[in-house]
This record gives sequence, C-alpha cells and structure tokens, in this order.
Amino acid sequence: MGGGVTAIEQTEAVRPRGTRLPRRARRNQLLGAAQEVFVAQGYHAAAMDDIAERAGVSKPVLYQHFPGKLDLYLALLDQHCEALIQSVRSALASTTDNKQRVRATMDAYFAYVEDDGGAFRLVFESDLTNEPAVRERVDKVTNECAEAICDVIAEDTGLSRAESMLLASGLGGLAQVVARSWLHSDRSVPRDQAVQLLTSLAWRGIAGFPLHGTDQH
Amino acid sequence: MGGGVTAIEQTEAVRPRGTRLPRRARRNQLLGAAQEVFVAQGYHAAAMDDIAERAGVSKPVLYQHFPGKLDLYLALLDQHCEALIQSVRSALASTTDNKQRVRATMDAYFAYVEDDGGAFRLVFESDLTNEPAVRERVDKVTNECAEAICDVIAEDTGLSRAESMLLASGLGGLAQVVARSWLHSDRSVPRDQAVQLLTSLAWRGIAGFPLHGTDQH
DNA sequence: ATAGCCGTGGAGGTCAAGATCGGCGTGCAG
DNA sequence: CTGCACGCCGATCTTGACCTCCACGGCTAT
Repeated sequence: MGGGVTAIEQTEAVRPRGTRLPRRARRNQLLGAAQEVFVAQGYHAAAMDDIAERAGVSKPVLYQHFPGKLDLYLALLDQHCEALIQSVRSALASTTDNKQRVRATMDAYFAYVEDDGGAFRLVFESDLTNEPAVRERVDKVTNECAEAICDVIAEDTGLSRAESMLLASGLGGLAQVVARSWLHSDRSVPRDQAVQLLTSLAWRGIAGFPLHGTDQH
Repeated sequence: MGGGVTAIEQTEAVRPRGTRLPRRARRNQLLGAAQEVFVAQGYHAAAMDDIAERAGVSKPVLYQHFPGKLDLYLALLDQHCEALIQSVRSALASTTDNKQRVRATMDAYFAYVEDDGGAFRLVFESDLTNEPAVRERVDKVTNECAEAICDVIAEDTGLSRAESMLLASGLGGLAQVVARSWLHSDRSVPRDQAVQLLTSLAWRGIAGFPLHGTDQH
C-alpha cells in the first residue's frame, strides 16, 4: 500500500558532510550510525552506503575502520550482548532477597529493551542468526543469563542443574518476550506496574519449588 | 575455518532427476523441498537453486509454481502459523480445568517445536522479520496465541484486559522460549517431565491472581 | 609563505542470486 | 502415422550490494 516502504525514518539529521574527526571519535560515530541503520532495517536490508551516508562520510572511510559489514555488526552485537549479561548479573547480585531478585531482573529486561534506541533488536530480533558468529553471540547471551538465574534456582531449590536450567530459560524467556511485547504495546500499563505484575507471576511460580533438603515436588 | 561451510546437510537423498509429476503433486513436493532448505539455511542463505536441486527439478519449474521466492516462503509460513494457533486454541479448549489448560498448552508448544523437521524455525527464528508480510504473520501468531490465553486469564481473574495480555504474552513467551531451549538441550530432562515442571512453574504463577470479585493483588 | 602529506570523495569492478527464454522428449487424439 | 500439448531443462540476463582505485583540499614544518 501507498508509499514510503523503503524510506528510512530519519530520527536524526544526516551529519554535516566534510568535518574531520580524530580516529577514535570517528569510529564511535560510525558505530552509532551503523546501529541506527541496523536497528531500523536489519542486517540484510542495511547497505554500507546507507551507513556511510548516515554518518556523513564516504564508503572507503567505513572500510578503513572496519574490515567488512559483518565485523561492524559483530562489534555492535558484542557490545549489547555484554550489556545485557552484565545487567542481569548485577540485578541478581543487587540483593539476597529472592523476590527482589526477580523484580530487579525483570526490570533489567524492561530497561534493556527501552535503552539505546532499540539496540536490543540486534540481540533478540537479529536477521543474521544463521551466521555462526552471530548465532554464537546470541546463544551466549541467553545461556549466560539463564546460567546466572539457574545458579540462584539450583542454590535455593533441591532441583537438578538440568531442571533448574529449564526453569531459568523459561523465566528469562518470559522476561525477554514480555518486555518486547510491552514495548510494542500501547503502554496502557505503565512500566512499573507491568514489572510489578510480572514479578508477581514469576515469583509465585518459582517460589513454590522445594527449598534445601525438602524433596517434594 | 575448515571446510563445508556452504554444504547443506543432506538429510534425505536428492530426488531422482527426470520424473514427470502431475501439477498438484509437484507443487507439494516443491513445498516440502523448500521447507527443508529454508529450515536448514534460513531465508537469505537459501538459494532458489538449492530448492530446485533438492526437489530434483530445474529452476524454471519452481517459477512455474510460485511467482517468486517470497511467495514460496509465505506459503510455508502461513501453513505453520495457522498450525500453532490452532494447536494452542485446541489445547485451551480441551478442558475447563485451568491447570490442565496450562499443561495442555505447554505441551502444545513442545509438540510444535518437535514436529515437521524444525518447521517452527520459520515462525520463531525467521531471518526475514523486516519484510512487512512476514512480520505481519509472526506478530499475528504471537498475538492470537496471547489473545487465546488472555481470554482465559481475563475470564478467571479480575485483571484488566491490558494486564491479562501482559501475563498471557509472558506465559506464551515462556512456553515458546523454553520449548526451543529444551529442544536444543541434551534432553537429559525428558519431555514429559519438562512439561510437568514448567506447568508447575506457570500454574503456580498464574493461579495466585485474584478470582472473580475479589480484588487484592 | 610554500611545499608536501594525509585523509576524503566519487566512480567503478566483481560476484552471487533471483528471474527468464528457446528447445527437447514423451504420451495421447485423430 | 502424425501433430499437438504438456512438462521439463540448460543456458543466460540483470540487478543489487559488497568492496577498491584515481583526483581533491586542508594541516605542518621550515
């Protein structure tokens, strides 16, 4: 249907063309421009020309900072993968009260999907998951987050590691999917209330499992 | 890194070349071949040549049955989207006991990811989500499934529709992510036990919300 | 002030992959 | 027997996207 299908939403004006920047600053600017384009269009639809134009720079400059398109993408991906893992770990370490742990972790996911102009899409909605290097990063994120949650679960319940990992994957998946779902919704439920509601759901679910020693399920 | 990057895992021998088939049968065979290739390689890495070769047919035949690559992909996508929606709806309608509803729905997701040689990847791990037609289908699946779950939640708790949708999205996300996670795991936890475990998690979580009339949360 | 240097820019090569054109063989109707 | 229709194939065209080659302009050292 009519018009503007391929047009990019220009959230920010194209940089003035012809300014000279020190190497490090230029690199960061290129990363920023690349992120905007990758987030808006995905990996495949994003052209190196688009990224160069977005940064107000010509294509060879891009290749003087990054060997290729994939490297550029991986640089961004690594950055944001690490951010989520650290954020989840911090949330789990922020308290020893397990219910507050659930709340903090849920909030971490919500904060993550709201930050950085949609950078989470590189991790959770990548269109390059068939590339082994990308697959590896994405799997690493879900695994490390699940492991972090699993540590707490295995510690505080009598469940086996495999069972704890299943529960941890489920809770991580719940948080990830629902945070994205909330982000795309009309936000008639404010973030704090959504986090509260989902914390109730998750906490009631996980708190019912047996503690140390007891072995009934 | 060493060899065989572009090689396809040939799970089944390439069809004998030169057989003549009636039009309808050929179409179905092409759909089958396309599904195998799309599942194994994703949309972008899958070449029309690969699909034709897989079916033991030359490329023009492919184009005599489908106008283009996207149409072929959408035909498969529609098929499997509808399958999941129906499966979830059936699970929810299979009983009036809410705990059994949770169990049946969880099992539906597990069954879905195990069926059809990984066809679920077209829905949950598509690398074409930037294509509006694909995005629409995928969103429709998650939405319809969440709506179906939401109906039950909104019916049996005093929560608003928006809040119920959040919980429904969360539970759907939980089931989807954990089913995929279990599928890729070493399966040291057998499917029935995994379903049981996650049913406990989800049911304990959702059962704690207020019933009709009562309004404490 | 001036000569040299380094980073920038536009134009072009290469290649993979989607889409297509004319010819071949087989089976059936007359 | 002969002509026709149908299904199929090899070979080719074209587009688009990633990735480099020759000219330009501002900074530095003497």
